[in-house]
Amino acid sequence: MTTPDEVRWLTADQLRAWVGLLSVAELLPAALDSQLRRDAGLTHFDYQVLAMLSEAPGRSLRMTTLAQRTSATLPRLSHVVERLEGRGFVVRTPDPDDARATRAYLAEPGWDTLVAAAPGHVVNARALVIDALTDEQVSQLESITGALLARLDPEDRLARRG
Amino acid sequence: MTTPDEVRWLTADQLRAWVGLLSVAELLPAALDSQLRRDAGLTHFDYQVLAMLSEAPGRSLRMTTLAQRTSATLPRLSHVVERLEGRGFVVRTPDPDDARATRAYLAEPGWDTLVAAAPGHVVNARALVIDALTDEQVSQLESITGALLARLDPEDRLARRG
DNA sequence: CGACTTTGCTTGTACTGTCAACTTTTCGCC
DNA sequence: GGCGAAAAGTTGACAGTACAAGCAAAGTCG
Repeated sequence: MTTPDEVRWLTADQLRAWVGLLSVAELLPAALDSQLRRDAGLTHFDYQVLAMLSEAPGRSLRMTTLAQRTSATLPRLSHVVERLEGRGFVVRTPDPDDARATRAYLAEPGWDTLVAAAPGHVVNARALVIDALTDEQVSQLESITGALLARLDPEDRLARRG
Repeated sequence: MTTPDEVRWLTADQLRAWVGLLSVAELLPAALDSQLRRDAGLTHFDYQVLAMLSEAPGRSLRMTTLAQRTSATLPRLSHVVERLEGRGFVVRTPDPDDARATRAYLAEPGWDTLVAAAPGHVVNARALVIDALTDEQVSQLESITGALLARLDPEDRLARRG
């Protein structure tokens, strides 16, 4: 496990892109959290959990699947779902097919909250990201994030929808 | 403060780019934290603080300036610098020119820690991001993040380097 | 030149996320 | 079919962050 004598530092161009990406990765989640907490009483992660459940057949998913679709660790998801269940937004039941597994169901209050929050969230997503880019840049961004996720998530567990 | 009757939902292309960006924003900080904590005992945010100080004249910056350069809120920075000071990496002193302001200085142990951590961090940055992209994509990424930061950080407080 | 506002930072509390350990169920296999 | 290993979640302790409040110094202005 030796390290090379000479480090390949970043060029000026690479450094600008790197710093830009770090800043976006820092500021975007904060901006999304801020809007959703203010207008809907939800974390952005809460929103993603509810959204993924709402799109799933039977409005229900196994915890592991849900964790993959939200890019989250299982302990984190477990805690969040516990809180959402306490608010009546979600219900957890053991999976009949596999007694180890837990299925999370989107309850009616959770659905209503999501439906109420969605328009504002989309407006925010457009204002901060989509409408700030040209169609070409949106396409480039899709390619770039695809390449990055291949490194960040080698098993490619998430991203595969349906 | 009325909302439009019809929401402009995202197209399929836009949605893929959006989801990709969200995933990257979720996974990249976690991956950077993980490597730096394991190999250097530093948070990625700790690293950024030390790095910004190391590049500043006199290895010193005012807290507000440091907060801007690290995309952080002031309370967050204050807590982090408190811990770094406890470890002997940083020293805080009142600014002689403005008694309200605090200047943070990078101390020798902090410098040494940073120098030891930098090569591994750059290797990681290349492995996860830079080397995953073509030169053209790096250039595109710089433009895209520039456009996004204009929305996320309208006052353009950060990003302007020394 | 004294009240008022603004700026710069710190502090305390509450919440969120992480990590390691643990329980329970299922799978692989001789 | 019984034993070891892996998988699925949960839990509890701890670290890190956000938010709101507070305090002190500096600027402003009648």
